[in-house]
Amino acid sequence: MYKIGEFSKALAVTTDTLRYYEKNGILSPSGRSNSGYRLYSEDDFRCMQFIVRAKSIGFSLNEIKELLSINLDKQDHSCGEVKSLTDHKLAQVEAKIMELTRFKDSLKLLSDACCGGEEAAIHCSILSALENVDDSFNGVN
Amino acid sequence: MYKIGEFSKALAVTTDTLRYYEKNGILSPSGRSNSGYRLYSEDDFRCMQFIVRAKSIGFSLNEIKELLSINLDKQDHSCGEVKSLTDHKLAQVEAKIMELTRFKDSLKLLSDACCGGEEAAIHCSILSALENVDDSFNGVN
DNA sequence: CTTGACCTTGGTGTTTACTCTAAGGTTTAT
DNA sequence: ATAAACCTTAGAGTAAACACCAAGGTCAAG
Repeated sequence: MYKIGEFSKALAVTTDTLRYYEKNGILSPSGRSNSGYRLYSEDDFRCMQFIVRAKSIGFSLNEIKELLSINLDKQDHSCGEVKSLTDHKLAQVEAKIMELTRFKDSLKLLSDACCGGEEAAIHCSILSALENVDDSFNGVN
Repeated sequence: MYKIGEFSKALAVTTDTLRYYEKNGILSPSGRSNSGYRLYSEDDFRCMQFIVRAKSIGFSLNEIKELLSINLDKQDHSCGEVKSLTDHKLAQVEAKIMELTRFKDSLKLLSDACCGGEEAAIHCSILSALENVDDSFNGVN
């Protein structure tokens, strides 16, 4: 059994994070010492690895909570459920990428058109694009 | 001069947003009526359009604040400054896109490998990928 | 037996951009 | 003159995922 400090180091997270996860029902230590210290088991370790991996591919803590509860009771959940969670996340990520790509394209247009010189910004093409609707800068909104 | 309600409709934002912008030094109405109502001018309108456009290409309110202060005093700022802000934002957006793309790729791998069937999730490839380090799922972290 | 490292709880703060509420004053139309 | 629609302020709440703090208890080493 690990105390919270060892456990946090082994998993490269802070003790604050572990206490936060406990408070939010994501991962509770298997036991407590006589003096009240949290004690984490090997199972807890594997669970925490699951969480870290799920986070590393973009799942939110709420989604991870769902994944964990499915994982705890695989019997009563279908593969389809898990895939659906994954696909939903995937769609969400793709939507965000599209939004950011639009940002990127507009920003690139603006940046490329700007001289970036040391002279005063009176005729700065970026500022005038933001000021005037009509301009080489379109496609957003 | 517009009252806040008209102004908000003309720009498709809420009155709350306008009050929030005022409190945060982003845009203050040019005047007040005798009874204390906010009065927005045509200049305010153009300024708000600037803000809306800057938002639509991904600038945060703090960045917009900087852009506005440059725009107000173009004499004392260089084109380079504006371009630098833009490029910084661009780099930020591109970094985020890369992160999300990694998420996307991992999620896609998981999803494609999963049957998604109605049977119990005991052998679900997604769950086992999250449980076990070694697996077809790599490259994240 | 004391120092230092570790642990406890409960609570507040951070970031971003609003959103909502309460309690009340103002304007406009009928 | 009164109802509807609008406006005011100050302040609290939301989401997400922690980070930080104070005041104090515990444990191992020297």
